[in-house]
Amino acid sequence: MIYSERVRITSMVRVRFAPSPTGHLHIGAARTSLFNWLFARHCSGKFILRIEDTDMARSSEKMSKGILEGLKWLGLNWDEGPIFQSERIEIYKKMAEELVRKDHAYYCYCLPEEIQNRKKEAPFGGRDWKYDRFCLKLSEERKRELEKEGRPKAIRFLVPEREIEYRDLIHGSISVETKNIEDFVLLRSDGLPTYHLSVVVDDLDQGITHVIRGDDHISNTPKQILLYKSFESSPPEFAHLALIFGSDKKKLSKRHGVTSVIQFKEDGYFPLAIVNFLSQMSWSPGEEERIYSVEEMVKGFSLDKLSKGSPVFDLAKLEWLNGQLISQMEAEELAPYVTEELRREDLWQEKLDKEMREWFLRLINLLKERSHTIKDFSVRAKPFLTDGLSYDPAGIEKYLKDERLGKLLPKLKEDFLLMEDFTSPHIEQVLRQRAEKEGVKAALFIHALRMLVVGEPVSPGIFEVLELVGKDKTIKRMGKFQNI
RNA sequence: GCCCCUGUCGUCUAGCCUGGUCUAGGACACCGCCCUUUCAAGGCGGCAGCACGGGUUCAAAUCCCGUCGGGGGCGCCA
Repeated sequence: MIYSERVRITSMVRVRFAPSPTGHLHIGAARTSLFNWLFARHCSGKFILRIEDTDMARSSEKMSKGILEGLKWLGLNWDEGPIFQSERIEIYKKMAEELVRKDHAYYCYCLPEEIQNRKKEAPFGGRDWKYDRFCLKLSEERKRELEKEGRPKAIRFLVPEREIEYRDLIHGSISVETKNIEDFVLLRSDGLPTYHLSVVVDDLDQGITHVIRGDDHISNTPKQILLYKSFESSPPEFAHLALIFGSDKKKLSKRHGVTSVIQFKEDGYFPLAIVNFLSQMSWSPGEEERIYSVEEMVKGFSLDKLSKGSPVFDLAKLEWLNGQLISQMEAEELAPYVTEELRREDLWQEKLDKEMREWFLRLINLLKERSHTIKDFSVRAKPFLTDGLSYDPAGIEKYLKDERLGKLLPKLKEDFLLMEDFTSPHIEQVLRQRAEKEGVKAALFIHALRMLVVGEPVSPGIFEVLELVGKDKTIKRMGKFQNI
């Protein structure tokens, strides 16, 4: 809070989300993006999208599109970009060479195999080994020879010996001795930059003031700070987010089930529910547990209120949140989504949008309270939209095997047949009267009707169900009693 | 192996900075009861947590040290 106030006065906040396009928009990446976005919007700053596609072998245009699609769906609109690193290759190269000129970096002619061999001879299988600066010590003459040979060369950063301390906005002070850091490669021998170089050059070029990213980058940060210094610039602020874990406390991955944002869309979740869910991992937007509007989240967001520990992904919580959202939405708002879902399940009829629009909205209202995802609507709406019922066997056993039904159901059917106003309160009145007259519990009729009309032992309140299904269909379905 | 980060109910979190108001609050999940026509929703109640050990202090979930657990990094990947 204190910090963001200060920044607001001195300069505009600029943050970025910089995924590498090696997969779909992962739920963890979406959360990182969300926190960047919330921070930018809270500070009235800029949110920049950058695609880190310097690893050509693993990147593809298709994946980039998938990421953009996911961000758009979540509503995380960006102000600048997408900027593709693959289009800036020359710049990185130039910057690396400049560092060589300034003696902050040097050419390395070592072949990967050579390094492997030297590493292997070191203790612990080389796990502790750091680049031995072989090429730093090369004589000018030897260098000329190697150049003449046309040996490919990489550029390595010359790591100075010192202590690095920085103040992480989430973790507080973090300090490291650089003697634990090897002379890392900046520019690969194929002329492409490594992550450390491109990220620093870009963050500098794009005027990034706050780097908000996963805490798997904590160990990389000192290297990058060193780079900022050698570019004679001051580093941005850093905020390292705790990564989402699966239920086994390991970094969330495909093993844990659905992790693609778009998959959640297809499974019937709303962006607002997902955004609430993601932000409520590591952050509490308020006192109550509920769906917060985007405006509320933006208003209340603060980096220093984020917790340090890794949250575990809990699908049950997402379902609950999504269900909360659905039940507080108006039927009108829900209609387009339900329509899409019914189309997908081949249950849609054009008249639902025309002469039966009113009926359709009432159906949505009836179903929304017990739906956790949009998918639930197509399952539950089926008996209302089609006559092809399937009867739950356990339900048949439980509710349709009573001896008395054979004699009583036809009587109730007669009652219904005589009704002019087939609406919920009247249906209830008629049914209860019949039950009383016959000396049976109304529940006997109610349960049997539910089985006959819906096919399932569960449904919304039966009288409202019957009203929506309508008199004709109700009577027709009652007639099937003998055949079940 | 080295370095770094992290640790409040099963899960998400409030509290920690600024010790006492914390016999640690809320929510999800689970269990029970109420409501009731089933389910859901709602209401009420229950289960369950400060990783451990030292220290500082009249007083520690809160401050300090250590231990243990979990995670990440140590690439010509990002």
